[in-house]
Amino acid sequence: MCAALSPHHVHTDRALVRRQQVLDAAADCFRRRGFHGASMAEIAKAAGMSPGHIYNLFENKDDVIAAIVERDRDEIVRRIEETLDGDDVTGAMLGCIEESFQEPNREAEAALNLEVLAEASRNAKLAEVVVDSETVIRNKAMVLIRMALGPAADALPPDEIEARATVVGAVFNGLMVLSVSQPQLNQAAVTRVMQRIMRLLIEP
Amino acid sequence: MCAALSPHHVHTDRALVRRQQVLDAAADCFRRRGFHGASMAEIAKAAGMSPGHIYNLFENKDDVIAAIVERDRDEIVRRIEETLDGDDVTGAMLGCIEESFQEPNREAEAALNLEVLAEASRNAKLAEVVVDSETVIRNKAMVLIRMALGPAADALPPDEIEARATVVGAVFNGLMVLSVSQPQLNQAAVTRVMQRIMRLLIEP
Amino acid sequence: MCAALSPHHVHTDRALVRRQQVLDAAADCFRRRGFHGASMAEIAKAAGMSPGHIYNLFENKDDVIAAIVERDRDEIVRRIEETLDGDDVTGAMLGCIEESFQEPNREAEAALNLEVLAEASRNAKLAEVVVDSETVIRNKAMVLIRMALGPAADALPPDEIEARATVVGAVFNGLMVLSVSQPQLNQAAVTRVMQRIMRLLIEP
Amino acid sequence: MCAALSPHHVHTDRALVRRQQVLDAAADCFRRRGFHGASMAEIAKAAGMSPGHIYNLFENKDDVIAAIVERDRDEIVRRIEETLDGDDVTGAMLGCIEESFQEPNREAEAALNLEVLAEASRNAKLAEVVVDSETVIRNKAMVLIRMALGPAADALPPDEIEARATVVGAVFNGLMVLSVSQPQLNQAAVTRVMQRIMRLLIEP
DNA sequence: GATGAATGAGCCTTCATTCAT
DNA sequence: AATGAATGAAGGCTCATTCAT
Repeated sequence: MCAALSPHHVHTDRALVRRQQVLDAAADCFRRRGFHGASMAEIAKAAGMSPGHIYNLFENKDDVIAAIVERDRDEIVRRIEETLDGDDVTGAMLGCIEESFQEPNREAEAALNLEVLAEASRNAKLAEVVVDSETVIRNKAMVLIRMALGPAADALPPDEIEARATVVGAVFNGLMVLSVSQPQLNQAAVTRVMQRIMRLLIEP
Repeated sequence: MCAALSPHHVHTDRALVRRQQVLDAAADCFRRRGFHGASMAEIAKAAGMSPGHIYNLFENKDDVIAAIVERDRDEIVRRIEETLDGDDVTGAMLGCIEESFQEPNREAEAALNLEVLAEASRNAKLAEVVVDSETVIRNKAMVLIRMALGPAADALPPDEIEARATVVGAVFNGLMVLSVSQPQLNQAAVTRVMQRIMRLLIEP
Repeated sequence: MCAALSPHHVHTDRALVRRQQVLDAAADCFRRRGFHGASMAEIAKAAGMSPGHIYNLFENKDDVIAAIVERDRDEIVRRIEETLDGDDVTGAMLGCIEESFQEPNREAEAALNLEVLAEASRNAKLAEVVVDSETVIRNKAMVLIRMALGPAADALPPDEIEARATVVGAVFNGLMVLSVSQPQLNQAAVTRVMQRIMRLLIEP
Repeated sequence: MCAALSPHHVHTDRALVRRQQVLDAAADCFRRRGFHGASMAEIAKAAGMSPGHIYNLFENKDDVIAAIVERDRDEIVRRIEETLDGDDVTGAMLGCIEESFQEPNREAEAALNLEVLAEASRNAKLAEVVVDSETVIRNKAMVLIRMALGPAADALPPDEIEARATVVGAVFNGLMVLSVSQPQLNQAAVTRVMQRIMRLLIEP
């Protein structure tokens, strides 16, 4: 749940607060200018500290983005748990699709996700973080799907729920890619089709 | 105003061959090291020519990746047209999902696609090429879907086919992302679920 | 909009000293190899710092030469003010002509001036600095000429003093060009003729 | 008078014509973009031949600009000789000052001259051409001045005429520099002062 | 804990020049 | 005589990272 701090970094409260400052600043810079486009100096300035000090809190630039991925994962898990606490899981998941289009920073978010994925496909350490994150999310999503299916879940083959969770994730990633590959799409029609798919995945 | 000195898009056979060499080399380098990670010197070496000469064939690095996108688009269009010539469109599309997992360079291909998308989300010129490519492909996919639906296609709302084509594309992109985010998945189960979705999109 | 990351024009003492080191080194390199001929790496080496660090002190190469122009201007203004404090303005100005030939680095100085003027004629930003510098100098020279003329100055047409200051500047520039175009000239005779001209400009 | 062709270059009529094409094109490119700004490829295109072929006609880029300097010198000599044939030498020389401001490409011409001078202060071969050119021009100017002075010329010290010719040249160079250092000057007033100077130099 | 001066490798790109044809 | 494909050495500049203070 909580991002593992590199062993050589201090764990004082102060340090944790400073780390959050960096993550906030870096996430903002990365969204606006990309992972490669944002410089450590820029991030440091946005975080209100010196470039050198970032290296007291993080191993390097990759470590910063890895921590962002972990923090994003925590946020997603939190949202899933909120949904689990609600009484209309199916409705919430269908709603996610519409919301995905409305999100204010949709394109910037997609850009950052794509960069992370691209980077992960070449960087073993980041790949591990991404894969772990996705695993955690998928496990949570499986709970969600089981809840949406109700008793019907038990009748399914054992690996069916996991596959469905995987595909739900894939669909959301596909949705994300659309913000780059098709910025001007017919939102209503696509939402309708997407929701039909989603129903197939989470309704009995 | 000033004498345009653009030897680009040369059309001699020799130049076309040289361009292909660069595209092959660059695609490979981008896959292995990313767009920012691959240097022009590296690409030149892989292409068997000097760095300077690449600039006789392409405007700049962006132009190289744009040309890769266009070449890939042509290849996809070609494959779609082959499918259209076949007699089992539905079967072919369902088969695509299984094939997608088998593809020998699946991860490398995904890496390149992600690089392109990530770069396009920061680079207006590349974005245009990507959007145009996706539009061309989507239009072809609409023909495919209409053919798969047969007469039932006419009963659908006018924007339904386009939305389905969009979603088909999104699903394939989601599939691609999985090769990074979930390299060890239950292929059989996921294929089964994916194909169910695909049927929903292309069957009446 | 985006966080301005300009450490330029730093005002710590340390930075000011470092800037002077760069200006000294760059002026020397430009004199010896020309503006285009001198590389930043060369200048950095001569200044005893890394190429990268120059960019912490100056925006870019153009900014370096612009700062040289400003420093030279300040030096000229200082010398004019010294002359104004003296009691024989006319004699001082006539003396300048002889001194101009004696100056130890006359050719190198001319080379640098010509580089600056040549570059300024293609580079709007540097041109502005040059024009501003010349304006400041001309204004000082006008004071000088008025003082040399004494009460006779008031009888002249209003734009006469300015025109004379302009021509004085032009004559000195002509003198500078001679160090390239006619390195072996009859110094005594030319000085005599030049001083006759100068008298025409600053005597009643 | 006629530019010396490098020994290893052919002297056929064809070659001479081709050389002129290059010089015309190069002079134009250099004026518009500067010596360093204009590429050989650009010049070749403007001259209607391949870059490679320029190297059959000239040794290198420096050789091209040297030939331009020689051609310009011939043009100036020609104009001086025209003046000598006229009946109002003094008037013609005073008129030159006004014309100098009117010249259509005044700034571009000045830019090129300054680049040549700057380059010459570092490049021995070009320096030689420049010095020789100036010598030829000065000798012609001495004839001009003698003619303007009439019988009074004989009463002057032997080196006086040469010094005056030198200073006339310097004044014109100073005038040229003004187009960079003071593009917005009071033309009428400056012309008036300049002509007064010129009279001092060419009138008895 | 914190700074920010300093490094230096490396990047994209340009261009004078060559040479096989 | 002429081409233009090809070279390869720089060049200006950026930036992740380090370290003395």
